[in-house]
Amino acid sequence: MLTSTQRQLLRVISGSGPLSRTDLALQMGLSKAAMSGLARDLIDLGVLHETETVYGQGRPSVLLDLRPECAFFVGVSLLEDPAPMVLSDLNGNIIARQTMPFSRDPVAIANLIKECLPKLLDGRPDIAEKLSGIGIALSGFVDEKQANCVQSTLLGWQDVPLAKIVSEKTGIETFIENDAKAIAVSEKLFGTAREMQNFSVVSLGDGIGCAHFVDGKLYRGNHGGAGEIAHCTIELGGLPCRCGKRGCLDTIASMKAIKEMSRAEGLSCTSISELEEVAAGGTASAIRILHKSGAALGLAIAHLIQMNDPGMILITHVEGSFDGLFGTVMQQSIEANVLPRYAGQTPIRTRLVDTDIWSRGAASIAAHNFLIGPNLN
Amino acid sequence: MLTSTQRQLLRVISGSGPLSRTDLALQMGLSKAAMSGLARDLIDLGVLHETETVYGQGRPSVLLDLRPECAFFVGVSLLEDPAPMVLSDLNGNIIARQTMPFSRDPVAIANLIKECLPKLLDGRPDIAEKLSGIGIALSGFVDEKQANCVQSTLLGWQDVPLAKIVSEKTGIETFIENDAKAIAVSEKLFGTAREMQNFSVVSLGDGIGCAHFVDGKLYRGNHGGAGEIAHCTIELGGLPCRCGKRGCLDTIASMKAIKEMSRAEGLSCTSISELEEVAAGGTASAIRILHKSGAALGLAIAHLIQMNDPGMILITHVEGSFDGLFGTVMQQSIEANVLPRYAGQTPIRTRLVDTDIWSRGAASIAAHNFLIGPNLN
DNA sequence: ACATTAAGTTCAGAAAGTGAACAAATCAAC
DNA sequence: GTTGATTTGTTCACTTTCTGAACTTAATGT
Repeated sequence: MLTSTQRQLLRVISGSGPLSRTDLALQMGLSKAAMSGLARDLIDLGVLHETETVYGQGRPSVLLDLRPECAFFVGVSLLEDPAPMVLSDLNGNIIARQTMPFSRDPVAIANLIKECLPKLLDGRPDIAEKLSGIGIALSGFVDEKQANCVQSTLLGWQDVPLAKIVSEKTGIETFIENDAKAIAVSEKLFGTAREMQNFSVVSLGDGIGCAHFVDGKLYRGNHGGAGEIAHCTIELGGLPCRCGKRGCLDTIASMKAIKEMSRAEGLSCTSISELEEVAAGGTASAIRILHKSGAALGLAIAHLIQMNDPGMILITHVEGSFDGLFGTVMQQSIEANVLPRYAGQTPIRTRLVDTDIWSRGAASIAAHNFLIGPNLN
Repeated sequence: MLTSTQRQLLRVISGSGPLSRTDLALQMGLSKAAMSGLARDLIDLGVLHETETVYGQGRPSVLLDLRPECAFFVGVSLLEDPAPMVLSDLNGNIIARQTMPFSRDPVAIANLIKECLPKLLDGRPDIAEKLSGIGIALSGFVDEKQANCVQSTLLGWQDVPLAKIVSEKTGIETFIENDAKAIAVSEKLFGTAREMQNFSVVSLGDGIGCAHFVDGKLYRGNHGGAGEIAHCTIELGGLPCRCGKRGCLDTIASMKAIKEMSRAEGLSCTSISELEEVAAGGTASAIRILHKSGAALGLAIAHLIQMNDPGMILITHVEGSFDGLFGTVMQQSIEANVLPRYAGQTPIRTRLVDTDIWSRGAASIAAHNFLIGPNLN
C-alpha cells in the first residue's frame, strides 16, 4: 500500500508527464531532500523509473515517469453485446482483448469475468501477479464509492452491489462506473485531458452521456447525476422521451433520435454518415434533421459552457458523424449561444470512438483507483 | 500564521458545527493524541473555545467551536450607491455598519475604504487589533487569486488589481470577489449551506447571478466564468441582450427585464410585487409576463440541476418577488424539466435579500481566506 | 459503592519533512 | 584543456508532527 505522499507524487506525474525530482519537489511543495527519498522508494517499488536526461546549464536533470508495466488492469464494458474485456497497463495501452457473453445477472457477470480472466492473462504469469484492479463500465447511476449501481434502465438494476460481487468472486479489487464518467477518467489519465483540471466529456451515441472533471477530480454530483445533459429540455413540448418528459436533448440529438427522425421522414438511412450523404445530395428532409439535431446539441453544450466554464469540451462520436453538416451546425450553435466574449475560448475537441473506448474507460477506473486511491483528502 | 492541519480543523468545524475532540480526530483522520495538542494550541491562540458539554455513557464530551470574536472582517459592496461597508465577526454577525460614496476609480475606492475604517472600528481598539481582512464584492469577473478584477462592465474595468491597491493603502489583507460567488461563500460559511458540499446559488436581482460550490469548494471555472447562467439562451431569437446575443435568461427573468416587459405592456409597475398584485387582480398581460419569466428561470435552473446535480439550490430574491405567481410558476417549471426520477430531490430554498447581503458576502470572502487560507492543497 | 463506558491527556518513539552542506554532472569562457 | 559557474540530486543531523499504549477523568447504570 502506498502512503498519501506517494500517491500525491503519482498524481502529479500522471497529470504533468515526466518530471525531474527538483520539479516534482517544487510542484508538491516538498524539499529536495524529501523528494530524494520518496523517489528512491518508488523506484525500488518498481512504480517509477528514470527516463530521459535533460541537458541545460548545470547538472542535467533526470526525468522520472510512471513505469507502465508496474500494474495492470482489466476493463469490462457492459454496454455492448457481447461484452468486451481488455487488459491494460498504467498508460492505457491494451495488452490483450477478449469478449464475454452479455448478461444482466450480476452473479452471472461475476462468473463470466472470472472465467474470462485466465484467457486474458494467458501465458503471462508476470502480468497476472501485477493485476491491480478490475473496472466495469455500465449505463446507469453509480454511487460515489464506485461500488454500487444505484439504478440502470438498460440493465434493469436497482441498488446492485456489483463491485463487491465481482471482487469476491475474482479476489481482485473491483470498481464500477457510469459510461460517460469512465470515458472522462480515461481521457484524464490516458488521453488529451491529462493536464486539464476542468473539462467535460460529451459522449454521443445511441444515447448522450456527459461527465465533468472539476479541479482535477471527477465530479459525480449530489445523487450521482451530474452530467445528465441528455435530459435537459431543449424543445418545450417536443417529442416524448423515454424519461417521461418531453423535448429532452435525447429526443433530438442522440443517434437513436436521428435515426428515428429520418425513418419518420421516409428516409432509409441507418447511420448518420448515410444521412450526411443524402443531405449533401440536397434532400431537404435530411438537411432539416441534421440542422435540428446539430443545433440542439450545440445549444446544450453552450448551456454547459455558460454554467460551468470548462477548459475544454471533448465530444466522442462514431465514424462519419462529425465531418459534415451535423458537426458544422453544432459548432455554429455553440458559438452563437455562449457569451460573445467567451466565444471560441473553450476548445471543442472531438474524438472518434474506437472499439476499445468503453472497455479502456472501464480499465481506467481501476487505474485511477490505483494511482489516486480511494481517498483524496 | 496557522499550519495546514490547524486550517483543516477550522474547515471541519466551520462545515459541521461544534464537535468534540474525539469526533474531530475521527473526521480528520488523526489520532486522539494529535487532536489533543492541536486543540490546546488553538484554544490558547483564542481561535477555538469549549462550548457545550454533551452527556452520554462514559465521560462527557466537550464540544469545540470557533470563537466568533477571534477575528474580524470588513466587507464592502461595490454593487450599491452609496457603497455599504460592514464589520463582521467569524460567524457573520454584523458588528457595525457604514456607507461610503460610490466610486469607479480603484485608487479612490482604496482611499474611501481607508477613511471609513476608523468610523467602523470606532472606539473598539480590541477589534481593530484583530481585523484580519477586507473583502470586496463587485459585479464582474475576478481571477482565481481573488486579487484582480479581470473585467467589469458595471465598473468599466479591465484587469484592475484592486486587492493589491486596497491592501497597500490600508495595510490589511484584501480579497475581491464576484457578487454571486460572494453570496455563495457567505451561505457556505454563515448560512444554510454550511454542511453542504455541493450547491448552487442563484441571485435574482436587476441581473441574474449564479455560483457553484463543488466538493466543498467554490468553483470558479476555467476563465472565472462558472455560473454565468444569465446568458444561457432560453428563447431562440428572443430579445437582444446587453451581452450581444438574443434571448438570454437575463432578457426574460431578471428584475430589469420584468420591469421592462411590464412597461412595454403599458403597465405602470415598478416592482415585481406590484406586478404580482396586478396579476392577482386578473390583468392578462401581467399574468403573461410573470408566467413567461418564471417559466424561463425555472427552465434554466432545471438545466443547472440536470448538468450538475447540486445538493441544493438557493435563490436569493427581493421582497415580494417569490410569494406569488412568479415563484409558483418557477417551481413548476423546475419540476417539469428535470428527470422525473429526480423531481423534488433537489431542495430549492429561497432567501430574502436583506440590506447587508452583499456587504456580508464581501466580508465572508475575507473570513473564508482566514479560515481556509490561500492554498487548500 | 463499584463496574462500565467513553473522553481526553501524557509520553516515548516512529515517521516524515527541513536546511545546510556537499557531491556530481554538465556548460561556458578563457 | 582547465577552471568557474550552475544546477541537480544526495546525505545527514535535527525538527515537527503524528501514533499507540497506558493512563486519568468524569460521567452512567446497577
